[in-house]
Amino acid sequence: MLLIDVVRVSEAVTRTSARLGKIGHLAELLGRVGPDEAEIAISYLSGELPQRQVGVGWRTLEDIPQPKLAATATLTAVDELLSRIKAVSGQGSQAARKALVAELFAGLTSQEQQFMRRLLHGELRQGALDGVMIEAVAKASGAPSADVRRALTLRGWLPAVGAAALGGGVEALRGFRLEVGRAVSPMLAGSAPNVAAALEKAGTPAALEWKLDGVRVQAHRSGPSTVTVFTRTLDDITAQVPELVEAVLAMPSDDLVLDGEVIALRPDGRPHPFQVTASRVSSKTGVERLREQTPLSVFFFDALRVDGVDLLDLPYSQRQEALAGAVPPGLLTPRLVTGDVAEAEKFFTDVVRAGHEGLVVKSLASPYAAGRRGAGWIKVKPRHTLDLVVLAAEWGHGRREGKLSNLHLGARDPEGGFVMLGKTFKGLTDELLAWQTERFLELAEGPTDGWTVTLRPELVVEIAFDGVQRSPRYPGGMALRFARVLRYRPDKRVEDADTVDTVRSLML
DNA sequence: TTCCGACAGTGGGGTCGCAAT
DNA sequence: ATTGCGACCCCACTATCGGAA
Repeated sequence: MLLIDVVRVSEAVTRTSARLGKIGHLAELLGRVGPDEAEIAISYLSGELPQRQVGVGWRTLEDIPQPKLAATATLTAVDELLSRIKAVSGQGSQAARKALVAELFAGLTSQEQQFMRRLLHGELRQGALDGVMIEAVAKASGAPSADVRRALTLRGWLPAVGAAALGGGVEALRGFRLEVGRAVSPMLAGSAPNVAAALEKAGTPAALEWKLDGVRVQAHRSGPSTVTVFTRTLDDITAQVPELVEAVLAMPSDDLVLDGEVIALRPDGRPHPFQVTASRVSSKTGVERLREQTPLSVFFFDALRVDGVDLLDLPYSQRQEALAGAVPPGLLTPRLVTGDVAEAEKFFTDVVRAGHEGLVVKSLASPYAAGRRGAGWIKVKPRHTLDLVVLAAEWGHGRREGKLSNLHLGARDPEGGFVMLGKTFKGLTDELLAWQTERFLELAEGPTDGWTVTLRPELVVEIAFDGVQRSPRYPGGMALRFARVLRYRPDKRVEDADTVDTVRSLML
């Protein structure tokens, strides 16, 4: 199959707003792709590369050759070239990589170049990713989408699942099994504004678990000496977390798949800032030395397999029993089962006081299902707010093209002026975007690089955020975590905005 | 007919590893 | 030694579609 066939379908999907229409276009193509190219087609049309990452980003794509006039590139040829690019990126010079990227793009028409550029950026923007592709695979193969979804949970990679479905239908999908050592797609959580709302969603009684601000881990043990650890995106981090490996090897069962969180704790048991945990987990060199300074702890909250028995389809309450039987009590995430709102709220207050992020409220009945945020797990975190001043704004992309979107936020400096604390684009409705674009252009003043519009600091905006973290980037040495707009405060003057001193006091 | 669950899009701060400067 | 890039940790929120109620 030619790349241009895939590109044309992608363009049709982009033009179609109805989801069923998108699914129709995708399924039509899946119906005519050969078995040897099915994985590539599914991968491209769900916005990812079979190679996952190839070491090519926006900078590398700034300078690419003139396009060809005739579309002759096959999927197989393009895929093969991308694999070579990845191989060179793994161990080789920039020049060699650049030459291969040039070779790839020189073989494409301008239409194909545009598609490949977006695909490499990870910004296909056709309104269809895994969720829509699952339905398309179901439609093209005749298998129920629940079977596609189920196989994806177990296999963790949709192109392989899709290719199997196209070749062998529902029987092939049901052949997928949990395999120790191969990552399972993790179950994700939705969110609720408070404990009472979360309980209502989950149904009572529900389990409340401490939400630790660390890194999600899936630990697989097969046999007496083999442990593999995966992240949420299914990357293998076994070598970076020896403490976890040792903890799992010390367990009596040698056939396990566990879900949990690693976190760096201080000697007094309170958590380090997230940055410390993230640094430890992503450091590959000097791990033995680092673990002495900053040891990692692990807390498990789910079991997908214990002693060779798959547990994914069991209700959460039964998986908990299996977990408690397999894992030492000290490695279990603190939890409370209750239907009482007051008791739940006290538990929430306790966990926040202990320095942790909040709670995850879980339905006792829900099976382990990948993706599907909000199905059975709901997170609750406390929310801070500040009144800050808009210092500048940046033009948006995609559906925000032509709108001033991303705000630069500043706190008032009592000495005079403002200190920037970060940016946000979250929480804005279309109406607010339109309003602020107009208003900002009135306030525009001073230098602009064509991208960022500097404003007279006159507008106060109420910002919600999760916490203040140390920042190597911003002048005050601090930045807001997960900042989002709640509302503008036309009733407040700039002199009423919060000061850097207030923000600094929140960092402790 | 209205409601609501699921999805995609739009970007945020921080850190590491690696190659080039 | 420093800088820039790519990848990946953590992530919140709104608009939209289409099935459920």
